[in-house]
Amino acid sequence: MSKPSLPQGTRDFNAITVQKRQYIFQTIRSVFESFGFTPLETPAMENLDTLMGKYGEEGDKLIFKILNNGLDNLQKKEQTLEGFDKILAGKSTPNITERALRYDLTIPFARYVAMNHGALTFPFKRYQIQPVWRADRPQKGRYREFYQCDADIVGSESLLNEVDLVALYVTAFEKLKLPVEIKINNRQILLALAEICGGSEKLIDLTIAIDKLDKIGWEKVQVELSTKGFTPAQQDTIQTYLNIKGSNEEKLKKLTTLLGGNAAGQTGIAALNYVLNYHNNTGMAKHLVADFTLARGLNYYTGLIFEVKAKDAQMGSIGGGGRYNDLTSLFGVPNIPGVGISFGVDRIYDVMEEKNLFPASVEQGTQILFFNLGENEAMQSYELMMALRNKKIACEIYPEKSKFDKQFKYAEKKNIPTIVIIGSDELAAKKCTVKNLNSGQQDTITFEALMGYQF
RNA sequence: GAGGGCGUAGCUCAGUAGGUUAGAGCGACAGUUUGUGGCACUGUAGGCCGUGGGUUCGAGACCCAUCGUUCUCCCCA
Repeated sequence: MSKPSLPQGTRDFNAITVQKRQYIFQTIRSVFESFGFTPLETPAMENLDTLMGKYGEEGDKLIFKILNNGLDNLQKKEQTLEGFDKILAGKSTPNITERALRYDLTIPFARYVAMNHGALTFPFKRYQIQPVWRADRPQKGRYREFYQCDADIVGSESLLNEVDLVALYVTAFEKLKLPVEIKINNRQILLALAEICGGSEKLIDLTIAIDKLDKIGWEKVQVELSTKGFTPAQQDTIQTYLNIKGSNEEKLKKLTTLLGGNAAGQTGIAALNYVLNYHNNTGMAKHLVADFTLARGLNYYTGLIFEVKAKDAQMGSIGGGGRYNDLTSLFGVPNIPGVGISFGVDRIYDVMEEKNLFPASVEQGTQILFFNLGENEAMQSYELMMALRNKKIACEIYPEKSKFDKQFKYAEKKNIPTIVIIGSDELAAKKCTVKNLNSGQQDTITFEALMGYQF
């Protein structure tokens, strides 16, 4: 047996880490619920064809596929070999794999809505907090198993939903005390740009190229545009588009001059204006940044799109989302528009850890340790301990009768602030000694007094 | 999918131009009058130097392969 190890890109979480993660989950969950979302859970695995083709070509490659059981059945040997030939040719086949691990929460949600649309009350608002898996190469801030926290609204086209989701982001990150910038753009604006630069079929090439502006700079983007067949004149237009700077208002003004003549451009700009103006009134606009280079990879977005970045942190986006106008039609149920956002808990954790943003209170464990100084003494301690537990005070008793030294050190290691000592003297006097390990102060008090003691 | 860095004790790392029995700090455990911890002191345990080949009289050091890990690109949360 070799040394035990973990699959690439996965992690164990120790006590403190879990407590900190729970703090993030609980914060986000409480915000979801206060905004009127109700929970949903879906299976870890989906049918492969539910997922394939929904995340683009790159996405398909990153889906973890589950090998079918029974491939060793010799009676099906021909079928299996045929299947492997297809796999070698880069295609998947139900002969080899027909299930896959969840890649995100949005598509399983769309599948759920498509299956249950008759029973749901629209607009339907659900939140979902579950792990997803991607066969990505792990690196900083990138894992193969990670959690997403999604909130989606389907069955409503109103921009008030987008407004509300922005408010949800702002509320959640304010509660976490994590300063963020919410980038906002509209696919319609990108579409408009594509239309005036060669046609809507160029949309994907265009967005992929301009999405890289931050990383590789304009000159390399220009090279990429050339290879994709954009004319010099079109490239100039794109450069003008990318050079739009200033406050959100100024940017939108400049953008209107450039794209206002295009129908998609008009609706795109109007939607952006609507959300920004709305949040001028709520005071949340200061967190919003109109960013026309924001594209987002997922093909199914059609309207406003969001991406959240932590301020002053070397980390990719910690959240994202947008409007998709017809996701359930992929599953045969048309005309259910939706909009949703996602929180990336693992990255939020990494940033908060780096910036030391977890409150000390999340690490609180046992509050009181009862010393074990003998069978009868322990029995008395146990009775008192159970009474305190009923008062919601976290207590434990040292399971073995051992030296003071050892029990003290146990309390220190576990960061337990208070100890209660019942030895033969105390037992005889029906009293106990309470000691605060931080101050070193100790009192000998009656059992009744212990029940009302301020720890 | 492409390319770099790194694998030595539980953890963080030393290990000099290849040379005898592999080192430190922290941690763990035990002890320094078994009813008062944190400090200090003493001691103990713990490593086929990631794995497999090769070069050499001799490899933890060099070469090749492999696995793991980490980072960048791609893409994404």
